[in-house]
Order: sequence, then structure tokens, then C-alpha cells
Amino acid sequence: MPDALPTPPIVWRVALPVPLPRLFDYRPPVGETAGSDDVGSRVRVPFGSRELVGIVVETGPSDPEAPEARHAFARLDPGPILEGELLDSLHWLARYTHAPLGEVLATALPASLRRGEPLPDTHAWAWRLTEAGQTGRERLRAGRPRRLADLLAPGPVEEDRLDLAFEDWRSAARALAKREFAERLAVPAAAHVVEPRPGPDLHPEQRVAVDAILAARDGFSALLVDGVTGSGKTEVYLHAIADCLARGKQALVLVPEIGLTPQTLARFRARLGVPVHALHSGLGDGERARTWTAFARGEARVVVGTRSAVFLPLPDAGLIVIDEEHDGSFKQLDGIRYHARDFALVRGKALGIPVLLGSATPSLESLRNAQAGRYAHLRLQQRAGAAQPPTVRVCDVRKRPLEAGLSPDMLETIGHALEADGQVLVFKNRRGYAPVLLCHDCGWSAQCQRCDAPMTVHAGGRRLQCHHCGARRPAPDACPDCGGLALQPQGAGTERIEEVLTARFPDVPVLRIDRGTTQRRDALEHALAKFGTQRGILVGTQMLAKGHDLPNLTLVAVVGVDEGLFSADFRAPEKLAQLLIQVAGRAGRAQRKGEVLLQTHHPGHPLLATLLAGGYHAFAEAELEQREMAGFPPFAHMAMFRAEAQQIAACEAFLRMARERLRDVHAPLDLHGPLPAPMPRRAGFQRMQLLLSAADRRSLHAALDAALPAIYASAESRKVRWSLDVDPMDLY
DNA sequence: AGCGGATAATCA
DNA sequence: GATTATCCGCTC
Repeated sequence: MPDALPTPPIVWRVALPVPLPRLFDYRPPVGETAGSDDVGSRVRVPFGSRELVGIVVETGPSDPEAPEARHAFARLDPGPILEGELLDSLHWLARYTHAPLGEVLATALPASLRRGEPLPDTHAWAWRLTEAGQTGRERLRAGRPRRLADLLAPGPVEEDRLDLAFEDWRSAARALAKREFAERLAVPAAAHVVEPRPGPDLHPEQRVAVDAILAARDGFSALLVDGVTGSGKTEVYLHAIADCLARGKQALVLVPEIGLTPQTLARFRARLGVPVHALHSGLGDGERARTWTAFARGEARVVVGTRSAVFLPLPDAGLIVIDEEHDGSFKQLDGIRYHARDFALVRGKALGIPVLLGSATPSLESLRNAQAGRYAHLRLQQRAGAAQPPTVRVCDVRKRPLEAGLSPDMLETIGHALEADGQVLVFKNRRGYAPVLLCHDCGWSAQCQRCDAPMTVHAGGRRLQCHHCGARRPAPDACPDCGGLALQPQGAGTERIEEVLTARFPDVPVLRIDRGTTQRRDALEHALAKFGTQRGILVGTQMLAKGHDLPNLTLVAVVGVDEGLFSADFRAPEKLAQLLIQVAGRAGRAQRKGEVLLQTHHPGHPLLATLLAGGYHAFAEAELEQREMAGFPPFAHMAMFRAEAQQIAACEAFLRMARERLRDVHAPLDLHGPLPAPMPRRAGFQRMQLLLSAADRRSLHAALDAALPAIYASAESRKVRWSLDVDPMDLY
């Protein structure tokens, strides 16, 4: 009988947050054993000279060929924190983005859990009366504290219920607490349900949509809720979510970065009768981890969140909603370049639940999927209530004198709207005073020192700022080249438009809304609330394009149309059409009929003509034909390698090497590049890119799978910062 | 990525 | 001739 070989120890195969496309083996801490139920648990391990937190993704006998595995320091979780559908879907995401699994798993976890901190408590808070409060309650004068005390008299009430029961209870609670009449206590976060409030009656189109969603609730399907502005898409979501909650299931609602307003949350809270969690970048680490854990434990039922909320565990999933599904903010542009909408669809499929995609201006990808029968297409073409669609007019400004880019006709129309006591929105997608500072004598213009881009003029002409790297400096008084004093701001941003309108209409308030004036999340809400419905002018960028109800808005004036008409990016027409429709949708949401004025030098441009004559869907149809003829997405599939380094030669060497490795695998690919990036120098780095395009997704992925090991291993890759972006949104 | 070790450039 | 910047290679 041969000698028994020593049995190899069972090791953990751990995904670590490092940019290396492989797993690392560890033996468990001395005295512990590894088993397959460790998969999904966090472990703290030594890695070179440092210490990292990783996730066990496999267990098995150690590889006898490999150097002996080190011992892990500790197992951090008693059981898996990533498991089931979420873990499977994250595996899929790592394969699809061709990113290391460890980095994908790290992006999916809230920061504190990524660092290895224990899962937080998920208790809720409630208020109750103290004994002094019980006896002293009757002596309180009528008012908020008394009202709150009466509410608490029968027993403790959760804060979520107080949110629904009366506004501003927090100040009343503080008053009671100060007198030691009431106290806050931790209570289990049971999914306490109060009676959901019924919404308004559905109109027939909404009814059809809701019925279709409810009929589909027992399995995966994608439903495109394609409804014009004001058609009541949110009401449709709310009905679907209420049904999902009534069946004891969880609902995930994804909204664009600027869509998560207090109003949106208040509306969901008021209607659904359960705690509605918010998840966005403004939240602290602790709060994010608590929400994540509450979902993992099945305690939380509904979340409204931005992109990263797509990573929440949903053990009792019933529905996923992606509102404004066309919005660019669903795509992450750095780190793991995932698309939250697409990942949500993958999760919905794995979970066996419906996924609603809502928009007034669906992405061409989604429309194509609807046409091909992969998505149910639910159209809402009527505006709810009394609202009527605005009239849209093109304002030809050729040969007209412009004042900060505003034509006389435009100014006159604005004046008329103000005389009729209306509100006017002037939309210009450029912040700052002017996009360029130019010397009229010699042609010099102010460029950023670290980027290939002109600096934007700010502060009424006194400051220069780079919108790409954040550099700032005072504007020069004289031209640095010729010494002349003929420096002139060229073109107009929101700041200059505000200046011109203030001078022209001195007796009405002019409010400017852009990233310069409105940094914080709720600042926009406050500013708009303060502005109210009075006669006046709003000047703003994208920020004003969606959401906010402005019931007295009668005129929307769009000034920067032309810049979008001739961009090299194949997605530019789609983005412009979506923006125009979204901005136009701001007008006439209530009783008063709205008017939209598009100022352009190209009144005959086919994009504008099609959009005006046939609306977004006519545009989309024409644009899809263009894309098909040109071989662009959604009729082709793309990926982009990007590289940046101090030396452009290093970028070029890396991308040429990548191109050769991709050619080696003989896949049916089109390779474009290496080419300079649209902005060849940014923040001091030289940048180049290599575009891959394939008629079918499978060959694109097969080629990448085959070529990436050599690309990772190459010497060239260590001399640059490089990334791979599957389904890039910006080619130029 | 991040770290340690090695080599190359800089300075009293 | 020692100290600081850049290059390399490795991470179970």
C-alpha cells in the first residue's frame, strides 16, 4: 500500500480589493477550520506587508503547486454577508465589466463594512412619555408639544409613524424632552405598516399600465413606462409598490442623482405607510451601513436611492423601479464602471421580479428593446389633470443682434410673459460668466495650465476657473501675450445671462440656479420654495431640467441649443433631444398653458424639425435608423480602453500593446486607436484611448477575456493608469 | 493599488 | 559617500 499523500488543507479563496484579476488563498486562523458555509463572509488577511479585508468566495483544497497559503488573521462575520442572488449577480458584474471580483465586491459594500466594521444595529427609534409626562401632560397648553404628548399617551410611537402623523414633531419632542416629559428609546425595526393612503383615481392609461405590471408580478419581466411629462408615472410606480408591499415584499426605487428630493421622499412616505429609506451620496457612513443591514435582514421594505442603491441586498424582493431610466448618472464613470439600470435588470432577472423602467424620453437602448419585444411597452400619452402640453416655437437668431446670447425676440417674449404675471425659466447649459476670455487685439485666450481646455470666466469677469481640474486664478487685467487691455469674455454662461436679465428687468427677481449657487442637496429646494410662484425669472443649467414642480411657469426659454447640434459624439443628438423635452416639460404643469422657445442659428436642423413635428418618438425612430446604418449602439457593442500618464508615449505604448493582444485573438472586432482622448491633457496627465466595437456582444467579451490576462501582465500596463469601460457613454 | 527593495540622481 | 527620487516586482 502506497504512503498516503498528506491531505492538502482546505483554504479560503478570497477576493481582495486590489486591481489584480485573481483570488488569493488563505488558511483559516490557527485553530479554526474552513468550510463551504464561509463563502460570503468577510475575513481580515495579511497581504504583503499590509492588512486587508476581503470576501471568501470559494473554499477548497490548497493548490500544491502554489506557495503555502498564509493564515488569515480573523473571520469577521459569523455567517455570509453577501450571498444568494446578490453574490451571484456581483459575480456576473465582475465578468461583464472585466473588473477584478474583489474590487466589484468592495464597491457593492458600504464603506464601513468594506473596512471590516461589524454590522451595525438596525433598531428604530421611538418616543414615549415619562411618568412626569403622563401626569403633567394635561397641564400643557394647546400647541405642538401638547399634541405630541397626547399622541404618545397610549404608548411609545416610532419616529417613522410620527413623520406621517404630524409635521415638525421633532421640535415638539425636543421641548418635551427638555422638561423630561418624554424620552427616546430604541425599538426593534419591525416592518410596522400603517394604513397606506389611497392615491388619486388612475386615468385609463395609468390603469392599463398598473394592470400590466400587476399581471407580471410573479416573475421577471422588464416594463418600459414610457409616459410624457405630467402623465403620472410616479402614480403608476406607487400603485405597483403598494401592491408589492401588501404581499410582504421589498421594493427598490432608483432615481437620478438630482432626483432624490425631499418632495419625492415625502410623496412616497405619505402614500406607502411604511418607512421609506433614502440612500444617496450625502449620507454618512453609519447611516448607509444601517440601511444596507436593514435590507439584508429583511427589516426594511422600500428604498429610494441613487446609483449605488442597486447593490442593496433584497432577500424578499418584489419590484425594482428605475425612474428616468435614460439619465446619464446611472452610469458610474470611475472605478467599477457599471450601469445601475443594466445591473438592476440583471438582478431583476435573477430575482424573478418585474423591473419598471420609467421615462418621458427613454434611452434608445430601451426603446430598441421595447421594439424587439424584450420589454413590455406601456405608453402614457395623456397629461394628468388639467395640464396641457406647451406650445413650442423656434426662434431664429441668424443676423439678429445678441445680448449675452439673448435675441431681441427672446427678450421681448420674456417681457410679455412677465407682464402676464408668469414665471420664466431661461435654460443655458453653461455655468459661469463666460466660457472663454479672449484678447481682442492678438487672439490670446485664457487656457488652463494643466488641461487642454479654456478657462471659464467667473465672478463677473474677475476670476478664471477650470471646470475640468478645478484650478482657479484671478483674471488678468492685461493680455499676458501682447499687454493689450482688450480682454473680452466671449459667449455667455448663466452668470452673464443673469446679469443681463437683471439689468433689463430691474423690477422682477432673477434667481440663478447652477452648481455655483446651489452646492448642497436641499439648497435648490429652499431656493425654489423661497422663490415660490411669484412673477420672476429663473436662470439655470441642467439642474433645473427635471423634477421640481413650478406651477406658475409659463415660459421656458432655451438658449444653448446650438452647441449640442454638431457634437462629434454619436450620443449627442439623443442627449440634446432628451434635454429639450425634459426642459420643455417644466412649462405649463398646472392650469396655465406653457410656451417653450428654442433659440437657434439652425432652425432647419433635422433634429429640431423632427422633434418639433413628431415629438421624441419620431426623433428616436429616425435616430435609431441612423445608428443602425452607422453601426453604433444599440446595434453594436463597444468597450473603451483609456490610459493616462505623465508621458504620452507610455499611453501610446500601452494601448498599442493592448491592440496587438486583441488582434492576436482573431475576434471580429473593430479597433480604433490609440487616439488622443477628447481632452488630450487633463489635470497634468496625458490621455489616450482605444475603442473596440463588435457587432455582437459575445465576441466583444470573448476577445476581452482572451486578451486581458496578457494586458494585465504586460510591462506597459505598469507605466500608465489605465481602465476598461464596457458600454462607454462618452466616446468624445 | 500600495509597499519594500533596488537603483539612480542629488547634495554637504 | 550618505540621502532622496524613480523604477520594479510582488502580493496566497
